[in-house]
Amino acid sequence: MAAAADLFATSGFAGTTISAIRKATGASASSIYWEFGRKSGILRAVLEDSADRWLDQAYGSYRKAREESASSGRSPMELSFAHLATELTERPEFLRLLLLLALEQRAGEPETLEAIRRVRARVIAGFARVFRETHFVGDEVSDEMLHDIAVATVAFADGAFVAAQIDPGFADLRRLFAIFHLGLAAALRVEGPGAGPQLTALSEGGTP
Amino acid sequence: MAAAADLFATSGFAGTTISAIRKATGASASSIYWEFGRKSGILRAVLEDSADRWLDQAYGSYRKAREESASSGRSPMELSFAHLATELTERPEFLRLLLLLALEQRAGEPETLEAIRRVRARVIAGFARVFRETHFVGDEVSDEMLHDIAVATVAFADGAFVAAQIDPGFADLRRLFAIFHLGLAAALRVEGPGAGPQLTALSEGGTP
DNA sequence: TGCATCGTGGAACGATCATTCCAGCCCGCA
DNA sequence: TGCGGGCTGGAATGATCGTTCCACGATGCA
Repeated sequence: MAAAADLFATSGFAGTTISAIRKATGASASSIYWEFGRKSGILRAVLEDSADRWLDQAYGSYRKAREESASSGRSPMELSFAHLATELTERPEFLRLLLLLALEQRAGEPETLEAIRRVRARVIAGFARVFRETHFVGDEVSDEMLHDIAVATVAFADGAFVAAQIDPGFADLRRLFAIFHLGLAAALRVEGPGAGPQLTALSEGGTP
Repeated sequence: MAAAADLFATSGFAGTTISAIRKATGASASSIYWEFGRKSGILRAVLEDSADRWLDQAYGSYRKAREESASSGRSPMELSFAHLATELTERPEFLRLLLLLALEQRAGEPETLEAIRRVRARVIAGFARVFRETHFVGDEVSDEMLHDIAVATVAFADGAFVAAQIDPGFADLRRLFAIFHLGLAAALRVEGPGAGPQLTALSEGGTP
């Protein structure tokens, strides 16, 4: 199943053939169809399985970052970003799968996109919670603004990940995340309550 | 050819069939093969053509932003980001094509990835130049740091674009870009010369 | 040992894939 | 009017696609 995930993550849904999965796993076609019904069934199973695994892993490395933070003196968010960067560099399969499927319309079934949305929503909510827990954003920041910051963080993470996939030598994930962390911290420091009006004005009238 | 670009951008290379291109364009298979030689030749032609067109368009809308800025009083970068967001929302085909092909290994030929790298490098260099021209970043910012900021900007743009593709109702590009602009401006204001040491230390020892 | 049940290997299905072939069209030059 | 090269429509190529079928080994229960 990890092999199938790899194939989908590098070739997309249309580009992954049953015979390729056969070769990678050693299973025969009838076994695959007995288990998953049809090709999109394989994708669905792979997606659910690896999403659960990845979210668990990500949350685990966040808790580790909190512990390290207590002993090392570095901020929890800085360590969390570093861990996330390392994780995405060493095991890029899952996010690669997610983004590739997101861009590839007609990948499997309509519900594929829905599954991707669910994973993203959980990650965004997770970031928002972590930002508060670590007091990376203060209490004066509204929930709505916190949500926006989390969405922007996920967007940056996705984009930086793609950059690293396109040219690993050119874009280093750890460095990009560190820059983002510095910038975000600086922005939060300089804005604070004062930025509230700006952002809320944006949210009310800014999107024609 | 625009039709072929659309197909590649929504279905990927493997998912786009010659017969789909035939149906979309009305051309017959032999005409296509007379013109492009093989399937990857179509992709190459589409990529070159739409990249040129897109870069021209993007540069044009930047110049328009500069003009508007003089009369409206809003900053050129704010307007440029807004224009870029509008452009990407209304004509997402090109960036979609680029990102999808970037993630889809074995898309065409090895040189496909190289072409994508070239386009990205031009966009990053363009951002860096524009940041200076508009005095969005001051002269005290080193070239290296400017480059990093441009890379981060492109990464954010890509990620925000993907978010909008996944769920247009959930992530609005204009809003995300406006938030990024606010944050980046705030970060530059609070950092300035003082941030130099932080970032340069990062670039020397921060990437194990 | 007999039997039902679960899962597999391998061959086979029609559909569709990328690609080729060729007879003929259009059209500028004589 | 004749003619040669650029281009097209349509049929045909073998390969490969996703999927099905069926006979057969393993395995648990009586």
